Amino acid sequence: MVAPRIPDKPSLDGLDMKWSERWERDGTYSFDRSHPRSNVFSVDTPPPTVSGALHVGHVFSYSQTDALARFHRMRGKAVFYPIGWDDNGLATERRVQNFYGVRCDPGQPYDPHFTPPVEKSGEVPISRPNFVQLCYELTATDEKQFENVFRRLGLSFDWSQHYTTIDAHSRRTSQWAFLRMLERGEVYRQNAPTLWDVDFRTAVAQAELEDKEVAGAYYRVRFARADGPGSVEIETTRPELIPSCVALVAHPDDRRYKDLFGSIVRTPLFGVRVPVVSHYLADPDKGSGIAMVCTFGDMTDVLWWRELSLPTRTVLQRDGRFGEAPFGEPGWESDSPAEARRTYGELEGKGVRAVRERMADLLRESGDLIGDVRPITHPVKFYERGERPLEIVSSMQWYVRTMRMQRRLIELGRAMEWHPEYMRTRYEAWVEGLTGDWNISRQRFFGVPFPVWYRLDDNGEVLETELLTPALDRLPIDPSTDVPDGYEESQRNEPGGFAGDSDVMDTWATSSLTPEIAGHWLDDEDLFSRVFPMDVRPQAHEIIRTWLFSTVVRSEQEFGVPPWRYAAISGWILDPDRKKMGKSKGNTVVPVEPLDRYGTDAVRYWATSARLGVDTAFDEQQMKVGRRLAIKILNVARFVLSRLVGDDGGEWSPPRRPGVLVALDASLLANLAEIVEETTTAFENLDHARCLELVESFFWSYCDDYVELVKARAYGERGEPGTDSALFSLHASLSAIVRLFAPFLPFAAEEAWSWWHDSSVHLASWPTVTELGLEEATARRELLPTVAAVLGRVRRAKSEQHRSLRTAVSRCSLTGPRAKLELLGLARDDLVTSCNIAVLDMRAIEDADVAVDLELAPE
RNA sequence: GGGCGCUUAGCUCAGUCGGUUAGAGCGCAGCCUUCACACGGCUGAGGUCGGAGGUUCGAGUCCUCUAGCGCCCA
Repeated sequence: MVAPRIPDKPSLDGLDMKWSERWERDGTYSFDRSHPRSNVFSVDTPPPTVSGALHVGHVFSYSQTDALARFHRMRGKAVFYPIGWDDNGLATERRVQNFYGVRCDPGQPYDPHFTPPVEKSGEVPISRPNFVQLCYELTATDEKQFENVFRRLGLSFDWSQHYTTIDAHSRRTSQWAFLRMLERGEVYRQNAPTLWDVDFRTAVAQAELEDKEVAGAYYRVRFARADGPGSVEIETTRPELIPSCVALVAHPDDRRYKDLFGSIVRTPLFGVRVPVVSHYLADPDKGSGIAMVCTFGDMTDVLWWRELSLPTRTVLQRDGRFGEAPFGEPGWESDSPAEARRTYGELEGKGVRAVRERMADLLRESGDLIGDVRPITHPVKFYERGERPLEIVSSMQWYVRTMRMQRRLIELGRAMEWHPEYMRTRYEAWVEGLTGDWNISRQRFFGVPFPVWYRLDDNGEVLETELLTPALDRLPIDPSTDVPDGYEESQRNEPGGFAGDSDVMDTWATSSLTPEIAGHWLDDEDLFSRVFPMDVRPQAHEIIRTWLFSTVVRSEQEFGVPPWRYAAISGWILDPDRKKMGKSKGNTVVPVEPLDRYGTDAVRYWATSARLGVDTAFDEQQMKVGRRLAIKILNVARFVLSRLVGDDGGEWSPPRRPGVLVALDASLLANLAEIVEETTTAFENLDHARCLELVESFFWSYCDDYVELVKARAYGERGEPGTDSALFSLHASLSAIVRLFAPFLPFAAEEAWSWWHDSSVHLASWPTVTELGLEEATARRELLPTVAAVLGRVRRAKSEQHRSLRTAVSRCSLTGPRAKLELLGLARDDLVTSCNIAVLDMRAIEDADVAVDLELAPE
């Protein structure tokens, strides 16, 4: 065996580059697919959104999962640990818009010679193919940066399993899965009122909503009765929608309005006759207790419209501006059409805010605005990335039938193990709270297209029910450039021809398939059968309702099983003031900075000391501690190994177990065996933080107490056989300790390990109780802590007398119960030497704790 | 308004099945240049566990109520 190569001055500097390059070269983490499913540990890694810079939040949760993956690898599992980038979708589009100063305009012709503007000057409209091209280019650059950081972090991905959610393989998988849903009737297309972001001009799913508290106001507006004298006053926060009013509604039990049900009122300014109806959802305590129903002001309007079969009068367009409202024509009957048209003419083409202001003036002039406008703040629905409130428009959208799966989805959630357990509740609450099927259409550009075309009739109108789908082996396709079988490009958008579906899928409709994409469901059945269902899905809690939920939906549809055994839900990363760290808050920390300052292991130490599910503050102090720990490991390894080869180096073989171990050494190994058991259990329960805590605290007492106590024997100051025993125990313990730290501090562990091994510590086996061979030692586990306590007393005495720890002790008297003294007697020599005691006497006193009385040598 | 979580030392957090005197690290204070480690080590002082009530021989831990904070959903 090669003699240990120990540097004179161990250092952490440069370890990350040195070892990550080495691991890549050696294929240390490549997945060995020869193993059967039972011996594989597969991780459904979150593909991070590549829409800008990484921040330490990524480092945080990815380090935790990496520790778990490393543990299982050391336990002999073939670890399937792929990585992908989630680059498709709105986040990328927005980044491209801002980065290049362009805007996608599908009406623009493709420019094959297009280059993005050097000087940004507003938003240059460019064609869809040009825009998509820029998306590909920018994500490629961003992905390179992410990859560099992840590699430097030492995340043990198998980079050859890499994917992105927009690449051809993902598009093919996503489209394939969509066509299968279509075949089984799990998706349908419907023209329905849909939440709509007027800036992004796309539909938005329930999962992407965010309530924001915004300033608004109640306007009290009078509606005159049309079938007699009198009037009704309603309160609304959206007076601009009066032109689209289709009814007034109050609670059926509300005495104030009971007599009005069934009567007709006239909308102010526009003279449209609308009925007064009743519905239990009308809140008598809200405003005046009677509300106007518009098509559509909010989701309750949609519900009333549907349940009460009210007509539709759409005024708001998809760009957020007021469109045509042909008062006087069918559906827009008015008692004063000319006036209605004149009034509306002032509003048409304007945005919501402008119309609301003008409407207030008009109502005041006509005397229909009662009293003062009453300012309030109220929650309004926003798209989570959006800047203006969502509107509701009717449009054709694809929906996945999730509502009918509710019960089954709960069951699947219960078939999985959640860490922490209470996160299951969040999942169940979300599933139970679903109000509609999952809308997967997005009226966007950079995404996976719906792989369908529609036939056009002889007038060129779309025949919505006449779908044309591609043969599966043609996937992936883009219906805007590819042509359905049996047609020619010249028939595109022509009467009797075809038209491609112009929407793309919601990004979750693709990333819900990460197990299928990474596991190569479609093109590598053998691989897929070895990795699916996956063992663990690590992710943060805020995307339980999106990514986790949707992945369960897809797994149920295709396979009828949960996609994973474990859901490991990480906490958030908070800034030092305990505010959530996020790009929008402007308080993010770029990971490279702490990595440079404290070293990779130090940052990983901070990350892995946090338990699953616990939000954790960014804490440089913790990183300092991690750095110190990493250095300490190198130093103690250097000490132990230098004892093994002796001072002159030369030939070397690992120390053999002597026939009989010195009691203290056996005690150390017994304590270590206990730690090995407990850490193994902790990791099996996905509790990496508990494991780290156990190893770390063991390690500090190892260094402070055990190593100090056996130093003399290790230096051979008292000859054989105590030296053999010490060297064996030091080596066995060092070997185990380095391996126990390997999942957390992979660089320091690898560095130390490399001094006396040729292969990677990360492929070494996780320590076992058996290898420590503790048959005779279990009864003496208490010895080491008992001696350590005396050691501490001696140190305290020296410290209190302001003396060096090396100070000689002329006399040391130990008193205590006989049994304890006998125990201590087993380590008497080590104690005497390490404390530099001249005379040690022991006196038995029952019913008293061990006490230490010292007499120090004069200065 | 409903649900979930949190509240333990100055700070950040552990605390298993209810069981002796409630733990760790940081910070702080004191000491020590020691032959693995000054990018260090040793030692120490700090808390009655948010509040109230209950169950129990025994409660940080279980139950009820309550306050504050955070998140999710209306």
